[in-house]
Amino acid sequence: MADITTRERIIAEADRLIYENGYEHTSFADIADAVGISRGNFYYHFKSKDEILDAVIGKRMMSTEQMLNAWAAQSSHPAERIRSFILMVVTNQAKIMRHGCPVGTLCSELAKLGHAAQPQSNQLFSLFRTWLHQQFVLLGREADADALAMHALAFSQGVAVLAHAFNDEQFVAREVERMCAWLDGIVADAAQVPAI
Amino acid sequence: MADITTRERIIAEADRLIYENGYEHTSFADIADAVGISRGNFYYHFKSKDEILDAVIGKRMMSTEQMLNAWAAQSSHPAERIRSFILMVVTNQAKIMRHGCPVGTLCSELAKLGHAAQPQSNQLFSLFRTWLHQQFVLLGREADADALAMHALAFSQGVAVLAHAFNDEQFVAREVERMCAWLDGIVADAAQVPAI
DNA sequence: GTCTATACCTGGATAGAC
DNA sequence: GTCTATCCAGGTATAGAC
Repeated sequence: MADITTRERIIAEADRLIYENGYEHTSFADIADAVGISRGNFYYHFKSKDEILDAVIGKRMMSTEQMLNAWAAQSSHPAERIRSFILMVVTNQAKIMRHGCPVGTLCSELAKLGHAAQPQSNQLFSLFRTWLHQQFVLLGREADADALAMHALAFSQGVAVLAHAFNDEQFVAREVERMCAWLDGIVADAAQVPAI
Repeated sequence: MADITTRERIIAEADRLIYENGYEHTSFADIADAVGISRGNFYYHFKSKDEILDAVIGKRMMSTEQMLNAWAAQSSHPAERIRSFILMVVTNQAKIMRHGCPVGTLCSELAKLGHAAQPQSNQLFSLFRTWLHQQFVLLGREADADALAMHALAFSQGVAVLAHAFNDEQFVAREVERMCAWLDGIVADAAQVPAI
């Protein structure tokens, strides 16, 4: 009811702080201060730190699905949809250079912590993986659609880690160009298949 | 003199624990227990947690330089040396799948923490970057040697992040094969240049 | 050089008043 | 629903005996 607002504000601030500073490095006090509530009030909405993490991952799952659906709606051409994914590292360049990829850095941190929510955070990767898989199938690459999807994911993660470390805009631009050329090659192959 | 042993054992255990569990998640107690000394004794060797981190990064810098020198010594062909780098994700596959890339995960974590040692950890990346740069120059690619070096680094980081998240051996093998083919293409280009 | 003991702080979590 | 007060565990760091 009325408390949805506060709960959602907590999730939004926790989402931001976890992205910017890491999960372990984000304390209840940090989140409470950001929202503007007391530490005690916090526990009315979330009983533990793990519960906030679950809520944040859930929110990210929702927004990721919305983004993927929007990409699919914007274009009926699977190659254009995949290009939207590739261009994401440019679209979010400023944030990536500051804080890395929100998915990659969270998964890496939770893995190091041996955190129970690790499989859930990996689901964020899987969301992209299966979506990319579908697009490559539509391009006529049923046989290796998953391998191509993983390659595209690896591209995004490699670029994100190094952009984060070196703060190099031109590097990102070069890698995106290279990746788009790779995609063009796959589209050209797909166009030839019916002719064989 | 005699205390070198204890100091080095501390660094070695800290190195391992920071890699396995992350810097922030590794406490003095963890390291002291692993070494088999008391917490108090710890401070005889290192005055702060930052000092251990510096020592660990220093040790990693040394061992990385030794590895790069060994690769250069093993083969006089720059393409073979670069191949040694590409194959590193297979050589260290088991550890990477468990804990990710030691360089990438440390740099990402220190960046999130806003830690003062961030530039030093990035130097680990730079060590690979400049070494790869040199090898590509030897292949006759002075013009874009750094771009190629960064591409090779991005490959290794992308593979490491996803191998860590998904624990997929075949994915690593596929990406390594793809990367070796890419390298072969560069070598073939280099062979053609004198003929033009 | 190594130990025990301890001071001090931060962070997660709870109790109970309003 | 929100607050203050408080407890407790764990982590950094120091003091001082051996």
